[in-house]
Amino acid sequence: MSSQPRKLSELEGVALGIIYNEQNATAYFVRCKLRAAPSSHWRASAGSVYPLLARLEGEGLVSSTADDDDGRGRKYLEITKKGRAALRSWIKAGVDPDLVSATADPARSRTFFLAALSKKDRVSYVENMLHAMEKYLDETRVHLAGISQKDDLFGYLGALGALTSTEARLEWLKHVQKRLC
Amino acid sequence: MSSQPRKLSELEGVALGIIYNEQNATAYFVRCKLRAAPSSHWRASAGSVYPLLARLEGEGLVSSTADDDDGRGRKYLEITKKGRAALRSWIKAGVDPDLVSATADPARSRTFFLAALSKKDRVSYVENMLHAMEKYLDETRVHLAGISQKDDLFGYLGALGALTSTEARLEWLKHVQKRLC
DNA sequence: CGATGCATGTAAGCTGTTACATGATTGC
DNA sequence: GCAATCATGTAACAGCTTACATGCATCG
Repeated sequence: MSSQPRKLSELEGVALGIIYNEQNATAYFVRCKLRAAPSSHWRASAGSVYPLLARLEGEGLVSSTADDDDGRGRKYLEITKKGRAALRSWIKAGVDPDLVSATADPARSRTFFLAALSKKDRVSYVENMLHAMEKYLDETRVHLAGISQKDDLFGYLGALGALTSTEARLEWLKHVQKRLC
Repeated sequence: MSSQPRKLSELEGVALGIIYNEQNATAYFVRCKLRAAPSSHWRASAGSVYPLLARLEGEGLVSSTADDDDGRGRKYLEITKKGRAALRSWIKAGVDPDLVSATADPARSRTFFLAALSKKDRVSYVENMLHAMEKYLDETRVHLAGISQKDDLFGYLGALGALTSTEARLEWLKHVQKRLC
């Protein structure tokens, strides 16, 4: 009976996963990766990432080696055996009903209250939203095009998920637009 | 030059919208509505909703009338003119690029790190996820069927957005499943 | 040689959560 | 009459944010 490891938060899980995917990542690298990810809602601020990684290291999920010759004081992170086990648990815990249903969408939330806007404002709100989404969609497509299906299948599939999800939102919003007339 | 009202948080905006949609709602009603909404990731705990509504009332966005005859101490909430203006600003602020891109999906996040699982575990993880999503999809369909397109167009459109978004996620996950073989 | 980017970290605050506490009402 | 639900609220804490602080490296 090994004692169950603590449940990781979403950000912790993703950070650990990034360290798993990239050997010898630095904390800074993890931050950039988090921010660059398509449709990530995280700011991945220094104030969250550094304490988080220190915590993971304190719990033995990550080990770090400092390069003394490096003036910038870079520390290279590596996932430990215990860390890999924690990552696997975190992935499997995603099937929890709470997490399956949880896709908060600010555009959708606002739709419920469109009655509060004048007809004119409603129409231009939806138009603006469509433009913003289309722009974001383009970025997502560019991002996806840069990933090799052979070399990084899971990275590709994840990015593909972001794309299809955004496409679906766009189609839905176009339907909303039609209904406003 | 009217002084700009404070930016509302997502939960504040939705709560205010619920009070807008339903005249004479109680705080308890707002909580239930928040929890019942399809694909809402909010727990809408007492610890968040009551202080939040008190704050909105303190700022004059909501007014309340207590029924003295009511033993339960119910307080009926109503949106004020100032509140309606704040609601409109909140809706329009949704076009912000940050909010357009922000659709966090725990299922998608985990996909990036599926390499950490054994082949067998990968397959059963995706299968479990598919089952959980299909179950959730059924619930969403039932929910949508109970809304009248005539009487509550925006409620219908919002719920439809939740449905189509979930359907897209499901299709994507089926694609992931195919790619695992 | 100055701006930008790399790299680490801390302090304070916001927004939400869980867990608790209290009491009235309704349905069986 | 007792359980479940209605209804309000508080205290403590979790998790992430913004804003700040520091210093090295690289490029034009």
